[in-house]
Amino acid sequence: MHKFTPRALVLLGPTASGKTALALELAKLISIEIISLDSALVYKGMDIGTAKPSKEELAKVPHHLIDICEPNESYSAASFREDTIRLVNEICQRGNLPLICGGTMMYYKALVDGLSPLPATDEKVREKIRLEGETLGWPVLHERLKTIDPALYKKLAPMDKQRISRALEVYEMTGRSVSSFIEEHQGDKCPFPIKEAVILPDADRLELRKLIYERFLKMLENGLIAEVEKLRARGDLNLNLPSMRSVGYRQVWEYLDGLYSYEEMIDKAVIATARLAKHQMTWLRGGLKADRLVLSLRQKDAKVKLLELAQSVLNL
RNA sequence: GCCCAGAUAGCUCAGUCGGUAGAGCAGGGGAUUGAAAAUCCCCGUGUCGGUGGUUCGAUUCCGCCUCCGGGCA
Repeated sequence: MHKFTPRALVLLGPTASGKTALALELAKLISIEIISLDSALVYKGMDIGTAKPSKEELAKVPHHLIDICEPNESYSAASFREDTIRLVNEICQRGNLPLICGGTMMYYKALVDGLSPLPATDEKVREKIRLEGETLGWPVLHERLKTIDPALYKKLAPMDKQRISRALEVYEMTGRSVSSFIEEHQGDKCPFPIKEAVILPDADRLELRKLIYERFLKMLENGLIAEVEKLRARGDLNLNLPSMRSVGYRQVWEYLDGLYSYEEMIDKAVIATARLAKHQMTWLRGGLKADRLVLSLRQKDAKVKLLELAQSVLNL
């Protein structure tokens, strides 16, 4: 087994598209290690609702960036980029091929296009701004950006609390605008070569929805409610945390709060998941790379094509 | 059987003092720089239940019919 210079194969696809299965198929053919591209799989204790690969699956192929955070922490696109660059180096050193696999496209963009040298978030500052936004109304905070960061002010909608909050947070911590950081440095491109495959679901929207519905019922059968009850019992989690805002967890949490019935909870969770898939498709259609391989699971040769692409990465 | 309240967008409903109608949700499209499974932006013609009447004009007022609630028998 010899070392490679850093390089990676990428497999992108929306939720419920069958990425995991295809990745495991590839693992049978060549020596790969999977780097999970998924903002929800990073959390410990969130297994059922995130459709995390099973213990057996995780044992078959080395997986990375799964179960690396407590649900009361938050991971980020910046951490993903940093962790992935480090892991790709390590994996290639071992003579294995890194397979970056998942559907969190913001993380992927951060890896490919880089990030400006903005400061990491500060939970206390963020919380302070959140309370202010909630009481004064977000348009009021949006107005503040007019003088702080006129360029961003124009780009952001008055109700876009997340981005308004981030902009004010950066200003409060550094005295500088987000735009000034971006002007200073746009971000470094990915430091190693990549080949990209994308799985688009075979099913039409209605079929996909049915698939999602059935998968969610299975999650409930497998003890999703108990999983969320356990998370609630920790006492340090709430709906403002990224982990608990995840599709499925949020709805079960609200159901357990008595906000709506069991049936409504199922309905809302399925809708949220279908929307997630749609949202991911919007990213994928946006076209991050022109020379990517588009796969469909219905194609008998999807596995072969992916293998060919993997070989071409090895030959780089 | 009688009385009352309904029937308007895929769903829940608002509204039109008579001039053919609009919110939320769902759905579709898009944005996306340390929360991204997040956050936000754009997109609303539908025999206004059927039928007859009054009227220049009815989804709106009146009558009858159908259906769905609730109450009384």
